[in-house]
Amino acid sequence: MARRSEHSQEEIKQMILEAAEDIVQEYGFSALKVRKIAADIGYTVGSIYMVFTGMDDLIMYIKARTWQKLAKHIEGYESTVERSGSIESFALGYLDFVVANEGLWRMLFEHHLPVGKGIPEDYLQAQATVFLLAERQLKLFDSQCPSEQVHQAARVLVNSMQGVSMQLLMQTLSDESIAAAKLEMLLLASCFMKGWQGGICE
Amino acid sequence: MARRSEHSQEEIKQMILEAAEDIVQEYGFSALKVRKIAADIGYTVGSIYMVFTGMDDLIMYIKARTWQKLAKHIEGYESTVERSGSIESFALGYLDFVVANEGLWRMLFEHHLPVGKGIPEDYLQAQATVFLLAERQLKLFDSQCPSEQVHQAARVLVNSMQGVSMQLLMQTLSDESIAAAKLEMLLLASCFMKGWQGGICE
DNA sequence: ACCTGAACACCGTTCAAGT
DNA sequence: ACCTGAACACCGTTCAAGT
Repeated sequence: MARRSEHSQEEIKQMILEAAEDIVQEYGFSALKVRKIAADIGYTVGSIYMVFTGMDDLIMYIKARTWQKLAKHIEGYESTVERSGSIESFALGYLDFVVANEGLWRMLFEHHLPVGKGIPEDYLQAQATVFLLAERQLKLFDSQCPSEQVHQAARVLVNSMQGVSMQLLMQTLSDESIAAAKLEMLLLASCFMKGWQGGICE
Repeated sequence: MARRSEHSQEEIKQMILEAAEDIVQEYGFSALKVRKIAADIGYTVGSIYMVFTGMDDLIMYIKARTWQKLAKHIEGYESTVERSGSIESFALGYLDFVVANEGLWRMLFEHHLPVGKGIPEDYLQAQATVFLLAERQLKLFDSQCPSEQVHQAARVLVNSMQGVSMQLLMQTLSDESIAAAKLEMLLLASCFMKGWQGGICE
């Protein structure tokens, strides 16, 4: 057969990424199989190895995209809320993304590269975007705090939010569990900020 | 062949659990294969299905054991440290376990049951032990705070520690990254506690 | 009754062969 | 040059057959 140039390599790459993301979102990371992706885009397995070196390569692409989407979502969410620029709106924007993109967000932590394989620079940069967003907002609260300390606080805060979000997804999602998680995120944000302002940075 | 009763069913079960835990610790969850376990204990694959219904069943057993070990580790760690009973010692005890049991701890979050399958009661109870430990210590700080609020704060705090620990394991472990994580755990504990005492519970 | 191991339906990856 | 699809070495699970 070998249908020639019906799609460019770049088009095929995008088709694979979108098909894979759909599978992860609908059936979870464990359902992401190369044969399923191939069937969904109307190509055979071999064609996927034309544009990706393997499943890990493909997955790292998707994970980088997910961090980017998360950063955009938080930025967009904050503009729709009254207390814009607050850590509370950051926390709720984060949680909102997690609920709406459960499969993709989970995959950020369910998957990891075999030991020894270096993490791609693009991936690390996409992840850093989210941390920088939190850092920027922390700066608004304490503009004279050393930037190294703000950096550390932002890391801790975002990672804490990740822990609270993870626990939410450990049970089956429901309106009640989501509402409870919102309160937990707000409690985390308010306690941490109150304690942080209260003298860590002198 | 069919070697008869060389080990009791219960002995085989323990041998499987220990072999599986060794594999997870040494090579990670992704290296946990039923054929590898069977080879390690000197039986064939079929024998594993005599004592476990399948891999998910075996994994949930190990995960429950890991939560129990974590609770014991935190309790033991606190007795070796001067500021016993503090949230800081809880945080450092938690982190100490994560570093020493990277593979097993990771599996708590890397693995999850297929949707629809209910989580075993034994597992939930083992997990709850760790949360109760934190709850007990929070009570020492604010004995008149409503128990429902203490419960929520303990959930948030432990989940936050999980988030910070997870981020540590996303990079290759080193003395520097572990030292940085310790500071992050302490910053989380101190900020959260300061903020929590500062008026959430009135 | 206890345990084996071949068989089954999968999986990611490779690569000679077709157009 | 682009793409196929059979082949390979795996995987979890089952179950008829042996002792």
